Amino acid sequence: MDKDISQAVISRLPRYLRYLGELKDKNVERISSSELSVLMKVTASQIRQDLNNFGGFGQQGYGYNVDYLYSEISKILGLEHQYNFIIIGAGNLGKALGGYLNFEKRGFILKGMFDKNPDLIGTEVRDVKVMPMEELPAFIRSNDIDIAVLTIPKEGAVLVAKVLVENGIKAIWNFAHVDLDVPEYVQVENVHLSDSLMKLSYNISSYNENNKQ
Amino acid sequence: MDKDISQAVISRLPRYLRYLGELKDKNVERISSSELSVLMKVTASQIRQDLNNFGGFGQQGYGYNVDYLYSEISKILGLEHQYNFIIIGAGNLGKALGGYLNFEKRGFILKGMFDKNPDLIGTEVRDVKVMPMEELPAFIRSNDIDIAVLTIPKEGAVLVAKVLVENGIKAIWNFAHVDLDVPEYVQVENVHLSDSLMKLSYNISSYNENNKQ
DNA sequence: GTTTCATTGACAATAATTTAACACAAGTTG
DNA sequence: CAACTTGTGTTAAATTATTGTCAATGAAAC
Repeated sequence: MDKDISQAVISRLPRYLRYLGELKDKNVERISSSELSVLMKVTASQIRQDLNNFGGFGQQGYGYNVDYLYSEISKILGLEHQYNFIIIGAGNLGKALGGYLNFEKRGFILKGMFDKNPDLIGTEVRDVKVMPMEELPAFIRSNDIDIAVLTIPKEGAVLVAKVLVENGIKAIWNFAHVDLDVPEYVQVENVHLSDSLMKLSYNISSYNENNKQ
Repeated sequence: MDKDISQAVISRLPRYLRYLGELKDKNVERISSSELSVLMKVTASQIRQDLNNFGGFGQQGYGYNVDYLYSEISKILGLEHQYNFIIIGAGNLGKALGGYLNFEKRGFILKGMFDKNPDLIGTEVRDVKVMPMEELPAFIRSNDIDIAVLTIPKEGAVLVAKVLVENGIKAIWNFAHVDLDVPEYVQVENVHLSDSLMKLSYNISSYNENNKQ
């Protein structure tokens, strides 16, 4: 029954969490919105407003308790759950994501990897074997998989996404350079790397344009 | 002398380019904002407004010429330049980005890779050898490097960024999970993968919250 | 040519987001 | 324990982004 929180706010939460984590590591006990605003280079107002979307975590005259706020934001982001995930596409990108241990710390458990390339099948990332695509549907059904990570070229992505959805996947982290068309109940988070690179390219040119003499 | 274009607009340009590229491949000659709006699931108004930030590329009663619009957006994004880039961090992620051939098609030329791990030094990605970090400063200076891609853990990233900037790098594509503090003339584009994953996590939990019975 | 039709570019209206302002509860100090 | 300070939570204002509308204009039809 939460009222809708804008994606702009959601996008900022992980960054708050990151800074709070660093403060925790430094054994900082409390912090005010204005101190945090200096650290993070945002307005104190925005911090307060963002947090108040989810309830009051601070105390007048005291500020925010770092540990408490950290754990509340974790909860908001759903990081207290465990999620089982699989990776489709065992190329370098798939392997990089599969090998990234910090995901496990956050409760994202790699259960399987899949690829259509016979040379990759049987190879391992950590203790997880790469399986052939034929085994994908059965694997999803019998291993309680929550998230599928798509690290394959765009040509195959649309079809694979269809298979994923048919077999009950509810969330896709999509690195394929194509917009997936899935039912509304399936959550998709796109990471379009070349879009990001083009943005950088724009900012380089635009800076040069505005600063040439 | 361009007036400032908002990052929201810039972020949408690569997506326009992608759809226009697909239309080009299908030999579509012209398209109206309303046709494109259906394809892309945005409003026609937004398309026209976005494009008009940069000038009038269409024609009343005709629409937009696909080839022309494609090339104009390419120019806006600075994709008619060539950029030389290097990758710092030759792990799986670095190798994945280094091996991604589409970047080269867009004018991003991989000139070198660097890592501090002796086991990786000398290995190759395409025809580019991984070099030790000691050679980084001299290499940047003598090879006209525009962009550095940071695919190393956050611990080393801040220091490496400092070295990059000192040696003349003007743009950083940052995959390290930390905010870099660089002079304003250095363009930084962040790709924080775990932030993206947390956003997905939020959307899963939030969907479940709102739809449980 | 002239008329009709399609569709842009411009702008006004609306919506969303961010920043500022401030009342007041909670802490602190002498 | 009274006066003072801090800093949240909240409401209001400002800014920014998105959408809807329409006159102007060029393309197509005849």
